[in-house]
This record gives sequence, C-alpha cells and structure tokens, in this order.
Amino acid sequence: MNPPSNSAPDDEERGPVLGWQAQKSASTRTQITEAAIKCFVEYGYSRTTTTLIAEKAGLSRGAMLHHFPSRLAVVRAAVEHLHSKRLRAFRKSVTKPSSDGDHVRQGVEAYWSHVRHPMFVAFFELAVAARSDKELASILRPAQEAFEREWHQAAVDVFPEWRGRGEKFDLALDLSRYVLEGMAISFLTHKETERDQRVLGYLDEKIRELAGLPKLTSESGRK
Amino acid sequence: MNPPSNSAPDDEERGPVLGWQAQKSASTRTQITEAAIKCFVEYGYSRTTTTLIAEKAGLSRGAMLHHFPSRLAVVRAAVEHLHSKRLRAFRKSVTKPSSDGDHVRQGVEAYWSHVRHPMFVAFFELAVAARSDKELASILRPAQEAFEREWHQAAVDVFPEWRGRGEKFDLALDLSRYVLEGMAISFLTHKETERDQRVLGYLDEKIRELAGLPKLTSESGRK
DNA sequence: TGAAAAAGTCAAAAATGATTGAAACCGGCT
DNA sequence: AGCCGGTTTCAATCATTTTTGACTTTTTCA
Repeated sequence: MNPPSNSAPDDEERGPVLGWQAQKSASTRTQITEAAIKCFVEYGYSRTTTTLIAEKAGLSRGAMLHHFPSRLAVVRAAVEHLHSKRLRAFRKSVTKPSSDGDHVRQGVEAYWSHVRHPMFVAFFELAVAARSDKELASILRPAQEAFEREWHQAAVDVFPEWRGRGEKFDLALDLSRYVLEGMAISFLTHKETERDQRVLGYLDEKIRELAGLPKLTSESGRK
Repeated sequence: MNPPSNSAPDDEERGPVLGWQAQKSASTRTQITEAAIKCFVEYGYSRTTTTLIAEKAGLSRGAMLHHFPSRLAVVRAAVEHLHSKRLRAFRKSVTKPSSDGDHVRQGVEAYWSHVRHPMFVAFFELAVAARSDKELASILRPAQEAFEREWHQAAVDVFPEWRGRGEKFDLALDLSRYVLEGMAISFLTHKETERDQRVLGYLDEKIRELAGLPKLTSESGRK
C-alpha cells in the first residue's frame, strides 16, 4: 500500500501529531464503518453481515475482524461515525447563509434535504432495528438524543426573533419534524408526486403563520 | 385437541360449508399467522424465525412446516391475514357513527388510533424490511396499495360535502397521513408528551380550515 | 382402516468469532 | 547503509452456532 498518499474517503479527524504511517491506516477503520453504513442503506440492518461489510470495504473478513473484533463493534463505530457525519452535514446546511433571507424556507429546505439523504436512511434502519434490539438501542440512544438537542438548538438559532413565544414555536418544530420525516419515510417505498410539493409549500405557509411573519405573496411554486 | 370449540383467536373467514372438522383445523393456520404477526411486533421482521413462530403459536416446528412449507409461505399468509384484519378494523372505526357529528375529529382520531395499534407496527416492520427485500416487497405491495385505496375512499365517504374541491382535499389527506404516521413512527422509539396533543389539535384545526368548516370554539383540550 | 395433523430427526447452508500465519513497517543498532 | 526484533496490518482457515427445509414417524379423528 501507500500510506502517505492515501486514497481513502476524505473524512477522518486529522490528529495534529499522528505521525506513524501505521496509525494513519486508521483510515481503514473509517473505510470499514463507511462500508457498513452503505450496507445498512443497501441491504438493511439485519442483512448487513460481516462478510458483506468486508466485501464492500475491499478487505478480507479476517482483516476487518482485526480492527473490530466483533460485528457489534463495527456497528458501534458505524453509529458513532454516522452520527458525527450527520451532525456536521446538518450544521453546515443550517448555517449556510440563506440565499434570500427567507429563514422559514431555508430551515424547511435544509431538513427536507437532510431526511432525503442516504445518511437518514441508514439512521432510520438502525432506529427501526433498535426497536426490538435493546443492545442496539443502548448504542443508538445517545447519538439520537444528541442529534435532537442539536436540531432544537439549530431551530432556536435560525429564528432568534421567536424567543419567548414557546408554545407556538414548539408546535411549529414538532409539526415540521413529523411532516418531513413522515414524508421521507413514505418516500422510501412510494415515489414522490407533485402533490407532495404542495405539502411542503403548505408547511412553509403554516410555519410563517405560527411565527407571525407576513405571507409570501406569489411564490406558490417551490423548485 | 378439540376441533369443535376452538380456542383460537376470533377471525377466519367462516366458509359456509366447510364441514370436516379436519378442515376446521385450518384455524391452526390462523394461529400460526397471528403468531407470526406478534413476532414481527415483538422481535422485528428479520429476527422472526420459523422456530420462534412455531413456539409462539404453541406448535412444533415440524407441525408448522406441514401447513406452510417454507418461511416465506408463512410470511405470505401473515401479510394477507394482517391486511384483511387491518382493513376490517379501519373500516369499522371509520364507519362508526361519530359521537358528536364532528367528522374531522372522528377521522383524525380513527387514523390516529389505527397507527398506534400493534397491527400498524407489524405492517411497518414489513414495509421497512421490504425496502431492501424485493421478494417481500412484491408480496407486500398489493396489500399496501389496496389499503391506500381504501383509505382514500374512506376519506371521500367521511367528507361527502368536499366533492369537487380536489386540491385542498388531497392536501388535507396528505398532511394528515404524514403527520399521523410521522408521529406514530416517532413514538415507536420516543415517548409521547403533552406537546403532541397540541399537534393533533392543530391538525384538526387546519383540516377544518381547508374544508371551509367553522372553527371549533372552546375545545382546545383533546382527551 | 386410512388420511390428515402433529411431532421429531437430519443434513445443508450461512454467519460468527477465534486462531494461526504471512507481509509490511517502525525503531534501533552495528 | 544494512540487518534485526517487535509491532501492526492483512489474510486464511477452523469450529461453533443458528436457521432452514426435507424427511420420517407418531397421533388423532372421521
């Protein structure tokens, strides 16, 4: 292999002084966890076997079991990796300066594209499996709670003027979450239609209403 | 056993002339399918093994494989059984005369309690598994489509006065479906709070708005 | 008695984790 | 520079467990 120029996927916390080339090969670990996440999306949680992960990561199974001694260890690492990745992507899409100053639309759009991303599918697979797998649930819960805290905080940041009107604010948040996630989950098995664009537009409108913002005039058509 | 007085759960289409007691023991089949459904809810789809189903049904595995030669055959029967049961329960809850003539609330309440029923959990498990299991998907699709047709028809029946205002009608339907299912799915892993009652109340209100019905005066508190 | 239901037995396949072995790389040393 | 001990990555093999479905045997009624 060529430890210096590594062809592994981009992300991995570049430890400041992580000298050894050997240690650099911790990128193999991220390769494995990313392969696991891909498998969750492609085959579902339960059908993601160690064989499959190793295959998708381009390693022998034995090599993988060197890095992660058991299947659960891989899952644990994958959950962690997925969580931080998801959080980073979400933060980025939220803090991106809105093109037209329309906070509502930007917020809805941000979460809407988030729940349509494969990472959400992977997390969803894990969440469903965790419903009847207490061990997985205990692994997943911290990440899930952390993400939800972050989600709420992001909402507060996006709508600073909303401070104090707690009840309507929470309502708008809950509504958005349920509608967008409900739609996204529905789209896992159904295909999107033009009717769904109307739902998104309606959601925008109602959030504006709850926030006490003026109606948008003639902008019925979302992209 | 006692073929005449059978302690099996209630439902099974009572064929008019299904004389043989032997054939009556087709109730064993429903016992098996119901056990399978219970397993989906309790253990999830993938962990529902034939051993587990037989165990829950109170049969030996060999006996079960006499009725259903393969695991998939059980699943097929379970899907069919679940679908008809689900459909029946839904029809019943919708056609039940509304206590106070409030169609909107009755409709929302009907679907809300439906998606909180274990049957919905079972169907949900199947739907998620079907996402990455084409064989299961082909089994599930007809039932799913049939149920959705029925759902739409029920909505039309409940709101006969809404005929013609198609766009807002569809919007109200989509919104309700996404919100209620999104909430129900969220509750599979989270616990319900008082905030969620507000979402339900808000949904009621918005449907009334879309239908052009008068606002309910002082009935903010749902049961 | 005889046909169907129920039970029990068996082998094949798949997945897991443990063990063993090979190859590359590090530092240090003469 | 070049060799050596030790470590780390990677590969391969093995035994065990689980699940499945085919098969055979026993029981139960009409």
